[in-house]
Amino acid sequence: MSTVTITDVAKRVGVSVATISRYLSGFTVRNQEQIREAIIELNYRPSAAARNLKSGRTGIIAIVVPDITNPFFASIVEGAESAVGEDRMILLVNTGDSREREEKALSQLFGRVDGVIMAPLTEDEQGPSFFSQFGLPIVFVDRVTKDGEKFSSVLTDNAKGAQIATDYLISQGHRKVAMIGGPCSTTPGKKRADGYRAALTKGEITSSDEYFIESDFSEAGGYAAMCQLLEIDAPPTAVFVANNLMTMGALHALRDRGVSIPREISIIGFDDLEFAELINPPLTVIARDARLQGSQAMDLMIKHLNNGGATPPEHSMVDVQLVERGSCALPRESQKIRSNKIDH
Amino acid sequence: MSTVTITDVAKRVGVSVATISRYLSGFTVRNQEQIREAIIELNYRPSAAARNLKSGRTGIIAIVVPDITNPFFASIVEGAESAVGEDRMILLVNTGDSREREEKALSQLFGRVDGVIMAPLTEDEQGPSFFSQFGLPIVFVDRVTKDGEKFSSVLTDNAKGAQIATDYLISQGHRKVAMIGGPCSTTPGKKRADGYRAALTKGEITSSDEYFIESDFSEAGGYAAMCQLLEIDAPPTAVFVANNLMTMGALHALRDRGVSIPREISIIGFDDLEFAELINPPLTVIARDARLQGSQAMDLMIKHLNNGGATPPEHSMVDVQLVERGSCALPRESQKIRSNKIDH
DNA sequence: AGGTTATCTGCAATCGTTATCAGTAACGAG
DNA sequence: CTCGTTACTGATAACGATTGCAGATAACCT
Repeated sequence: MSTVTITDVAKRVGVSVATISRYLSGFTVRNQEQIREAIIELNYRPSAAARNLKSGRTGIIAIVVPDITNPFFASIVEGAESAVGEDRMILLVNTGDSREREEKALSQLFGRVDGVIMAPLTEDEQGPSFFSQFGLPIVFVDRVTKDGEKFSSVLTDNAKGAQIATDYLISQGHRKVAMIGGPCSTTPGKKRADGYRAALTKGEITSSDEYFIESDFSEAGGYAAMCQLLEIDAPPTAVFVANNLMTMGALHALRDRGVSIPREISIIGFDDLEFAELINPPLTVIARDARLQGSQAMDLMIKHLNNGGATPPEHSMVDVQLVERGSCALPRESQKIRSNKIDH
Repeated sequence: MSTVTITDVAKRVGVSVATISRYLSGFTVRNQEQIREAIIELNYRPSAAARNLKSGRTGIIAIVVPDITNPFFASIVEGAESAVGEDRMILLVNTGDSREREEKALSQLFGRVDGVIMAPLTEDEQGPSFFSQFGLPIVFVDRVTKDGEKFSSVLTDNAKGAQIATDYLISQGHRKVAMIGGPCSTTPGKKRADGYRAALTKGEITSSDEYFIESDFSEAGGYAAMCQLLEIDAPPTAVFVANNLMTMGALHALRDRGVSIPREISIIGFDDLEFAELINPPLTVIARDARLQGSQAMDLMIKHLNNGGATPPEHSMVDVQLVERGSCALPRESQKIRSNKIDH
């Protein structure tokens, strides 16, 4: 009923509270056995709040993501969870893509957690140095902010991934290669657009502005973007979609319009999906290890914390890789030309 | 640098700490304006730890799930997050289906959080009344433990859902209806098996034991179970798969073996999947609102907390519904018979 | 035996906040 | 002029643990 404190245990055993405290901290004290028993009998649990107050640390690490239902972020969280260790726990904040919630949550976090692992919403945060003056260790994952170099980060090689994807489409003979991108205010949004453009330049393709659509990383956004692409006079023969949710939206759009993949249009996504093999045709994607990103971020944080916050920022980069399945093929024109040749 | 406390603010303004405290609690005090300014200038943030120590509450609610990468639990968490309100936060614990981690986490939670929303691993927990003596408000979601009636819960009508699914298959003419179930030590695992059996009985089908496989709610488990079903001498013509992950595994297995859905076998899953419409054929499922379950659980918890923990346990049930898509059809035999008739 | 460690002990201060309590000033009513 | 009411204020004691300090005990050596 009433909360049992360290004093109760001390009284029970007949020693001072200091002794109990020391026992709990692992020192060797005299009546170890009786103390252990008393703790169990009384069902004593040290008060986390009191400990925090004295020690200044909470044993909790926050992880802030825009959307936990996005499998990519769920995997990041899981990876972080797996690396958190025995004596720490994770506080999850889901900002729901709302800047307001992100800001509020961050201010609430202060004093409650020892550090923050976060995927910020956008690169240009409120103040010039909002995070710098935040006063808590931060590790950025997947995305950084403007002054992100000051903090550790675990990113993916977004530009490389986008370039590989676009190269791949071009190498199959596509010239009308479109991209459905994320917000260019975010790290992945910007870098993936860069990679796409670099590949086009390398392939000596003068890209039409119509072929690049800046969307919002959401399924609805992907749907709308794909619809928009299909209405262009000379619609693209291949599309690189810059994240998993938008890919799902794009696939829905194509399905609704009865457009056949890859016969009429080739699709390559960024981020693997668990069901990528199950859809028809199986989806070709740029994949990376989100779980690894999460665990690396946590490792960095723990290292920093254990060093008393005296480590310089470290930047880690997770590799990407092309997973060829069945959603990309020769462009329709080439197919026609070929069949024409055969006909003759 | 150094932490700024309420005392610093008090000194700055020239009032006592009590006044600052009152200001922070929303009382009207004399030098409101100067206090506000001082707080901003000094960048003062009240210490959560000290507050916890005094008030005994943390403003944090834990949510404990077996696997955050399971979209169902991700949605539950998101739902809970959405209902948590301004002045509270969520602490996420991912037990990774490990009883050990669940137990350890729970004990660590004490004193750190005001309440726990949880989906327990199994119904038969360690002690006879482990949760009863836990000392923290609990709301069970999706699953309960043995002494679950003592706590609030938000469940789905698992038996009904399973029965609808099985009825549906039977109504299409299937007699050899198998089920890939979850562990019967869990609430959903048991109830869904009950519903399946009830439907068979109602349909006057004597079920073969071979047709019911108790698996583990994992994708690998679903894969293995489906393989096992396919190797039976008289393989089922229809399978009800009791959760989303196992459904994915089962679909993978069928794909790998080249079994065609629904021509050779009909499949119905429990829990909708975001990509259910994208696969070929689109997957027929029993759907329910996981997000709603999460938010209801949070509502129950907050209600309980705001009433000073004096509310009796409430039990809420979220409805299920059949979503017909394309993965179920007449059994193969019927198809053959029909075509035979036509031939004659 | 006397001295020197080594080891353990209890006391009490401390962490930052809130709740209690007694107190003061202003004001109007009688 | 006194009294009661209203509306605030400051000092101080908690909340439950940790830790520096000084004292106590035992062990060990010469």
